[in-house]
Amino acid sequence: MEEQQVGSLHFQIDFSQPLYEQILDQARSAIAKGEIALGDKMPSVRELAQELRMNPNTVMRAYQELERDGLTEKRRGQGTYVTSSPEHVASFRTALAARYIDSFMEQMESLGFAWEDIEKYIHQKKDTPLGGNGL
Amino acid sequence: MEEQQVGSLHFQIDFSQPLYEQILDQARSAIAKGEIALGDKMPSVRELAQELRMNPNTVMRAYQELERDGLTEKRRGQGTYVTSSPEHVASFRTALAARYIDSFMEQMESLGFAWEDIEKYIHQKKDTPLGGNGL
DNA sequence: CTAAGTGTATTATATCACTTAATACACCTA
DNA sequence: TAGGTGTATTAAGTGATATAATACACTTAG
Repeated sequence: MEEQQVGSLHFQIDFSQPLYEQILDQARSAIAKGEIALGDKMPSVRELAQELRMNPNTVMRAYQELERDGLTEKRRGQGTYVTSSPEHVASFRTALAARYIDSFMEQMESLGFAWEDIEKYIHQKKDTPLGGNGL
Repeated sequence: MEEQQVGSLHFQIDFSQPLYEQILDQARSAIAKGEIALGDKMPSVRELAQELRMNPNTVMRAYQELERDGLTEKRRGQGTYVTSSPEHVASFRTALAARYIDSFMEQMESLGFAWEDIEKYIHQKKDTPLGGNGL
């Protein structure tokens, strides 16, 4: 469980998932939550690689995906910057949330839970950490 | 996208995930939903491997996890059987659902969504396939 | 112009998870 | 005894992941 602060970004790396995926997820999260401001400069590929003690190619892979997501823009010779478009961030956020929801619903339905069961579950969860049975 | 019916079990195998994981998920689902009855005999390791055209070791791996889940019982020389205990199935179902929910909530919170946002999302989703924005 | 810092590309290598293959053993039942 | 069970072992191949070393094109600061 590695903890690292790089500029305004915070990373927590372990070996449960591919490294590039963890960078990707945590950078996405930071941008979506506004922990790093629109238009801000991201750490350079080499700097982040050095701080996280991994290969530049691994960081590159995460950064390329961030750009495909529309969350960052790259300027040759200058660096990688968080997009200045709030719309890009917003649309990415809702799109990813929709994916998460769909995937989650599939999982729950594969266990025989219906929409109403899930709603109840989620509603209960606010108070009690776990309980109920459903179906 | 491979479709296979083996006894009362239905399998749909592709290459997006490890094969043993797909067998595991779909067998879990069938048991949790009661598509295969309590106490019923599962296909033998060799039979399922032949039907799905994969290695017996791969099927074995899925079957071993099913037993650890408490969903099946193995009888040496006889075969693999769905547990006769409704309680085992029920407790597995709620435990797995809880894991799904926790994981889902973590994902959503990483995007900056709060409990209420998710509730709204889920509630809306019943009518409209997608929409809203939140935060 | 030069030097240093950017993103990017290439080639080679290593490791690990997953999968297959072949074979053998212990157990149960008809 | 024969054939079907689960199980274990050993070997091999493939692909994703990650590292290492190196080179190139671009931009900016000096």
